[in-house]
Amino acid sequence: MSKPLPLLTSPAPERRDAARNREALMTAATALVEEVGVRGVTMDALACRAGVGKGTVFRRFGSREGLMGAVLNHSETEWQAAVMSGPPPLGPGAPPFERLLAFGESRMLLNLRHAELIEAAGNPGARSVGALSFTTMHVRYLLSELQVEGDLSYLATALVAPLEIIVLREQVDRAHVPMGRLVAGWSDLARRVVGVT
Amino acid sequence: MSKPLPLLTSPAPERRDAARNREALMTAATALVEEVGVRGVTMDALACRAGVGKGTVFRRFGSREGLMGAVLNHSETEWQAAVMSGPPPLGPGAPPFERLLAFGESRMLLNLRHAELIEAAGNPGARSVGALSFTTMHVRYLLSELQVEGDLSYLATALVAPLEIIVLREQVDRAHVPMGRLVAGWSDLARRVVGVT
DNA sequence: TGTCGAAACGGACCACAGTCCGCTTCTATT
DNA sequence: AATAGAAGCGGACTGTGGTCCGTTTCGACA
Repeated sequence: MSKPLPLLTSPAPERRDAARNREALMTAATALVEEVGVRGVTMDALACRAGVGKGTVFRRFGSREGLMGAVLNHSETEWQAAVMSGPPPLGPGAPPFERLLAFGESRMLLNLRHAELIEAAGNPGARSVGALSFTTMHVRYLLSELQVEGDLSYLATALVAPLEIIVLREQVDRAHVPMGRLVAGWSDLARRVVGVT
Repeated sequence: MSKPLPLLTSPAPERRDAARNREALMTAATALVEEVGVRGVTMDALACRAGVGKGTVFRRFGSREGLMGAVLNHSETEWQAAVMSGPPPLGPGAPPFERLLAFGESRMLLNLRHAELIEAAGNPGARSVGALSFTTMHVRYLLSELQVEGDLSYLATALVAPLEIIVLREQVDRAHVPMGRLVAGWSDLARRVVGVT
């Protein structure tokens, strides 16, 4: 044979120096966010801290939003794992409706904790193949387990929507609604959508 | 009498030159948005167009987000008027549930039309004393007319949440859900929350 | 109409996100 | 080991959001 033939390794295997830099950048980014807060992180500082040039930062992440999205994704992934294969009631093992309630509360807390990061990451595909997609898919699955009838995709989206940070901020920061009431309210919503218990 | 006595005109009556500049700025801003799109508007260009200095722009609007929020508010106000005192079924006169459905569809379309502006305005109190507040209040009122039981404030928020631009974008741009299905889905959601028909 | 304090103005200035392009480093091939 | 071409690098440079502060304008009072 003459050419390596692209085979299954479609998107090129990434050079070693590039990999090293990627890791250095992620480490530096995480550390910086912890040290000076999301707002305090400048792309210059990040590049300097990671010991690379500014161009490299933008090559890897495309933009400030992309960077924040990448950092966010890291934490997000852990949570997804907890949902998919962690202990009940969030993970598999509990009855579907209990899982749904656990999901709502857990997601609410997570989004509040990551508020700054989420906002800095913006809307774009930053949350790569999707925070929103994953959560919606999961709720959709639980709804089908619960034998709910109707446009499950839409209903799932409708259940996830009030957990979005922009909505939570309005309730918590502006209206000073206590957490307990949020959790209770969302549970009630879920009950109505599913159709009693 | 010796002092003018603040009377009811509490927050100082605004100087005439200031008022003139404010108006010039709003006009220029609206025109610029129309001409070059939200993204194309730079604060320098705006200042120049309105014939004022850059400092003045920031004095009035505080930030780019504030400016966009002000422009947005203008359109938003018209819509609020339509809801409060326009023709049925959006305005008063129709039965509450019909008003609710009309509200959902109308708000959905409005948010999609203003997508760019809303995003540029960001989350802060930019949408002054509140786009979100107004919509939520209105839905809360309709729910009470419908004799719905429970935490009406939360349920109202939950109904408004899927109409937020960030959620709509996900559905329309990424998942390519057709408008008809969105409207139908939201109607179904409303029915479930209200509790049958 | 002259004066005075306060509010508003405006443009020079600064910081930071994002671009560009010549240079370096890697990997595949012989 | 030498070579060639591609992939990656990095820092000087640009454009724009936002600040600062000396100057101007306003309007109240005498």
